[in-house]
Amino acid sequence: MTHEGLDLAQRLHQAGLRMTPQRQIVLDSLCAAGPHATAEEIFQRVREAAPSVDRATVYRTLSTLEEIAIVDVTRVHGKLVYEISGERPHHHLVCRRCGKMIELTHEPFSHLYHSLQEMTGFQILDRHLSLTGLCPACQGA
Amino acid sequence: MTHEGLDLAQRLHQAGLRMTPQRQIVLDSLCAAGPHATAEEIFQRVREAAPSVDRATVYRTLSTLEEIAIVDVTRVHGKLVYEISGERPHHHLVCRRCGKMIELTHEPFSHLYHSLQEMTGFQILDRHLSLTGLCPACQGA
DNA sequence: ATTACTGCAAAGGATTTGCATGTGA
DNA sequence: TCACATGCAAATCCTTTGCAGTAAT
Repeated sequence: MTHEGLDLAQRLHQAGLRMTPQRQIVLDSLCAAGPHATAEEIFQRVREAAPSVDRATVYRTLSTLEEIAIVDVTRVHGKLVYEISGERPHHHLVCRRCGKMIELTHEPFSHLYHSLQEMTGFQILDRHLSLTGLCPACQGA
Repeated sequence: MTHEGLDLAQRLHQAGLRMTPQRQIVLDSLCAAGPHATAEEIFQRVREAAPSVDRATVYRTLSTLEEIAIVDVTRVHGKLVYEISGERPHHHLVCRRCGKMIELTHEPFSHLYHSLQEMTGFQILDRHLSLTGLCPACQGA
């Protein structure tokens, strides 16, 4: 499960931080939860594994992990969702009506990123965008 | 100021809603506030015009206007910002470090929207996206 | 020993809701 | 008239913070 355990522990260490049991559990829960878990969902998983871990610890850990770029944060439906940032960037389409969500590779976005970079000089860093609209089934309604 | 007044009143009416003085004031404040006003900023403007209007009314009005597509909501810096949705779509680039924000036309996005529509069948409705990255000045740092 | 990390409890900000009253069509 | 809107106050949701105790290096 935590084949990246050592790796992540090292990255924490490089940042002057410590690998604690709580952080390990949060990381495990983050992996187990998949790519769009809210803080609350992660907290529930953490609680299953270790009921004594406090919600505040989960929030603090997520925030810490974000700062050192181990996790990505995005907003979907107005809520913050977290995921391990290791893999290649990907994005989502969410249906405004039924909530259906589909995953997208980065490919269709890379052209946009490049043109924006050329046009503006900005280096675009978003690795996990969430666009909204109507899914095919909901376009009739 | 409210050259669109009648128009908007009609759209409210078509949705079975009423044009009230409060809603008119919120709409005026929305216009006056420009394209990236938070609910709180709008409330402050409303309060200047009519101190008796409650914060809850502003929130309810913004939500109502969003539902009937008179206003657009977006998240910038984690905060919800509102704007009249009348004009053509536009987007923003925000610097993660210094907060600098530049405006973008929809053009570079339309290609992406089209490919996504072809690939997925989703009709993408976002008229006001906010991408983040590093502005030229902050890329060195 | 030092410094970071944790749990607990409490605070905080933003947004929503219940309810009685007011008001536009 | 009468369903919709409003003001007020309280509630709720999500997240952060202060502090004293605990643990890692």
